[in-house]
Amino acid sequence: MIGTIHIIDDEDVIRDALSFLLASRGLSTRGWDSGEAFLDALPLSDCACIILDVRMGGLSGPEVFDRLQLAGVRVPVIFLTGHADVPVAVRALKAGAFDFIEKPFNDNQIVDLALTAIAAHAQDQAAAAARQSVADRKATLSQREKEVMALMVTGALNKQIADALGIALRTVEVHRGRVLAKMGVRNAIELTKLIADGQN
Amino acid sequence: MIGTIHIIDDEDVIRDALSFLLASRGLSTRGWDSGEAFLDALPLSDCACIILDVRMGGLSGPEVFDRLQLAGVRVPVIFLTGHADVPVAVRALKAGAFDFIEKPFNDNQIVDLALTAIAAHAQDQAAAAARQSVADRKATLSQREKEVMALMVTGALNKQIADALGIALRTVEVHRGRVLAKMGVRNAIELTKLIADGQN
DNA sequence: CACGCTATTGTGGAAACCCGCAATAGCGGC
DNA sequence: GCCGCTATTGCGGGTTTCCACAATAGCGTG
Repeated sequence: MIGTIHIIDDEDVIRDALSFLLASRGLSTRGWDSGEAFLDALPLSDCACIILDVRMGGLSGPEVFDRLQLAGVRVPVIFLTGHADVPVAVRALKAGAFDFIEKPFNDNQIVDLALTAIAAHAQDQAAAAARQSVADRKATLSQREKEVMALMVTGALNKQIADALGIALRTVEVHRGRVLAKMGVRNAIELTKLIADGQN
Repeated sequence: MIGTIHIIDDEDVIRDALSFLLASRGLSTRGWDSGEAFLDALPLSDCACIILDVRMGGLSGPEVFDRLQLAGVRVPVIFLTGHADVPVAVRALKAGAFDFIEKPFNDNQIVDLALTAIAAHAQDQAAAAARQSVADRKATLSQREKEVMALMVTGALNKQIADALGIALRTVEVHRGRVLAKMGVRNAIELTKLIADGQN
């Protein structure tokens, strides 16, 4: 199960052509005849990639894209346009679009693009899952434990942490042990790498 | 000294207009009438930003850009084009161009763009300098010290490092101390962050 | 108020870490 | 052969970490 490609275009011909093309290469697709329809259907758990027409009745492609960003949807978006419009393309790409191609499109090109987009999404998902896992474990920490952890990853000694927090050395040791246990790591170095990765 | 904006365009009018505009805002500029001339002049220590025309006699803008990438030049490039060409714009941006704008350009827009490009370059430079600094210090490590460091950042105990390398515990301790000293950090956690950052 | 949960602290000891002092050994260069 | 650099190891001792056992205190629930 690698996810579905959602095709948003108000022209039936384009949607059907794309669906047929991608389906013939073994990809799962689903069409939407307007940005509003797609946005209303969110959240979509199977969404691995979006092919989005720029010029549509109702919301335009870029407008849909903006709303996706605001909604926190992190899926590769391939824009499709029938009109040479460099500023729109530039703005879309700088805003994080996966690609921007002109109609008529080359069949193999768009299939390749969809495949690489799905691959990129899979990587994103894996990274997001890892981050989420870390965030989940972090959420099980008490306030004090978080404070101690924050100082641990700076390389501070237990004694320095104790002074900084105004608590006894022994207490820091207890918290430290609990932090390591809850975060599922063996030592402060693994913890540091776990937290540092999350920042990126 | 914030660096010079290099303007590469085979049309004197454009070069002069841009130079005048940017100079009037207090920016330092230098013009080149062909990609070849600019590439021949490399390396240029003052280069903070490049404004590059797409269509020129001789090497095209994208061709110049490719050679810059190959040469390892990491400077923001703002493409300038007189012809609406979406595929070229898309390719340039995906290859890492800073921006891609159409002529005739808006004066304030291009000044702002140049300023943000220079700011981005300054940040890149700072990050690159930091990475270089780490790399330099790393280069002063002996082979053994590098091996020990590699195991240190995994969170391994000295005893485990000793077993892995087939040397005595005391020897590991000596190497460990030297690694920390040469890398300019106080403990293994700071070292880990230093190395992990470098990877990104 | 008793009970459960968490935070806090102490004691004491095993294990690990850090480091100065000292010594042996190999290797390349003058 | 002497010198400089690196690798290696041992000894001794101070510092830090980790943890089991034990105890006190506050807070919310029933």
